[in-house]
Amino acid sequence: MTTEKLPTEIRKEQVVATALQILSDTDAKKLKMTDIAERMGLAPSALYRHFKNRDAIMSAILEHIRMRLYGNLEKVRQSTDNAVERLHQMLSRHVGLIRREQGIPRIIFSDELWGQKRERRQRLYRIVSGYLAEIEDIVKDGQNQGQIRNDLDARVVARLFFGLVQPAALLWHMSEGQFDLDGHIAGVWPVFKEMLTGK
Amino acid sequence: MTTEKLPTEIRKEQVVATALQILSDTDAKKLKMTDIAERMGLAPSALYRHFKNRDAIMSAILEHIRMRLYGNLEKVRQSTDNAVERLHQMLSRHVGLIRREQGIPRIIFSDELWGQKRERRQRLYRIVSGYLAEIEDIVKDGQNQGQIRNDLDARVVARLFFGLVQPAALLWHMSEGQFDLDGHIAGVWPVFKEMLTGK
DNA sequence: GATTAATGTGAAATTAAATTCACAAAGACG
DNA sequence: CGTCTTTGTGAATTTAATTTCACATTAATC
Repeated sequence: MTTEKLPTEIRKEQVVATALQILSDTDAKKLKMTDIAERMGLAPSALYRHFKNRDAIMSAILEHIRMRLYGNLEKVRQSTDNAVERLHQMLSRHVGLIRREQGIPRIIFSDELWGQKRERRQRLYRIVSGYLAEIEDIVKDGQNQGQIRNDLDARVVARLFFGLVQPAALLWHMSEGQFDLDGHIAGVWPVFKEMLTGK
Repeated sequence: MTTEKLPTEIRKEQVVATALQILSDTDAKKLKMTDIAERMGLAPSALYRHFKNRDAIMSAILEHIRMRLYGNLEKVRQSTDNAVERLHQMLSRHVGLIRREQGIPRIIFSDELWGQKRERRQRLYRIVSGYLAEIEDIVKDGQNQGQIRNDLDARVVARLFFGLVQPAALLWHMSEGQFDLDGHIAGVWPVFKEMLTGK
């Protein structure tokens, strides 16, 4: 068999994309080298031209996710100054992410994928904490702007916000796409918003 | 080597307990037959006297968790009639569960552990949904009692409640016990309560 | 105390991946 | 075009776990 040859930069991206695809649209317990290779039309051994080992692939995926999350934040920041509106947009974007790239929440929330490697888990923790800190900043801005109640602890608010998203991701995934994500947002956001602003 | 012989009923419970222990206090990526056996002081093959295969063990663990969750609900129901107080107690119990039996949240939130088996995932979904429905009932009671605002959708409130717990479990686990669970509750509950009661 | 059923053992078989390696083919570049 | 480097292949090899099986031991029962 003859497969097209592509430069390592391209292949690396393809591997990550393929891995996320697999996680998205299969029930895959575990990300298998074999499956990635198959989807790409390569022999498994070819993957080793681009990554030292499976672990390096996992690392690359995590980095990709990090970029996505922070990219979302950036876009929202540019789109509006209004803190409450920013939070609302983040929520929508999250839900979009859950829906379009199921692989991402699956990885974040799944342990087993990372499991053993302490180093990796710590990295994930840093990503999530950092993300929460960014949300917290948005909240603080809102408090300075006078849109968000000043008697709320911004850190607490950030966690509550996180709590709007996480259960949705879990239920969506467990239900295999049955869970009504838009309904969830529609129900949860007004209550959250009212809490933020004191109506 | 000579190991004490015990009846299958006992062994079954021991296996589940041991499995949860392993999940609690190790970084185990995956629950290994070998590890369970080792902790119990048995040869791996002995496990097959009590369970058909690894999968049957997973099933038993899930059942154990279900009992735990619903048991908590029962206890709280008996302890007080006050809906808001019930929710508060459920929150504390959850946090206790997270702390004492890290294994439980790990299993619930982890995908990979269940992954492939659609049947199993559906069962987990039913457990979580059923649990949410129970919380919803508590909220409705509170609304009938006039303690909880009537303009809130009980289902939405139940999910918000879930959102108080889940991020805590995730952060606690990622941080390897660093995350301040009690602080989380202390911060989050008053805000939630105010939202429930309209202050 | 002899028989039987239940529980346990250690060694081997099975299964399922990740990974390595010697060789092939393509593309880049003189 | 000839050489060097990169990417790809298929066939082992390695590693790790689950599971099976023939045999041993214990506990219970008569």
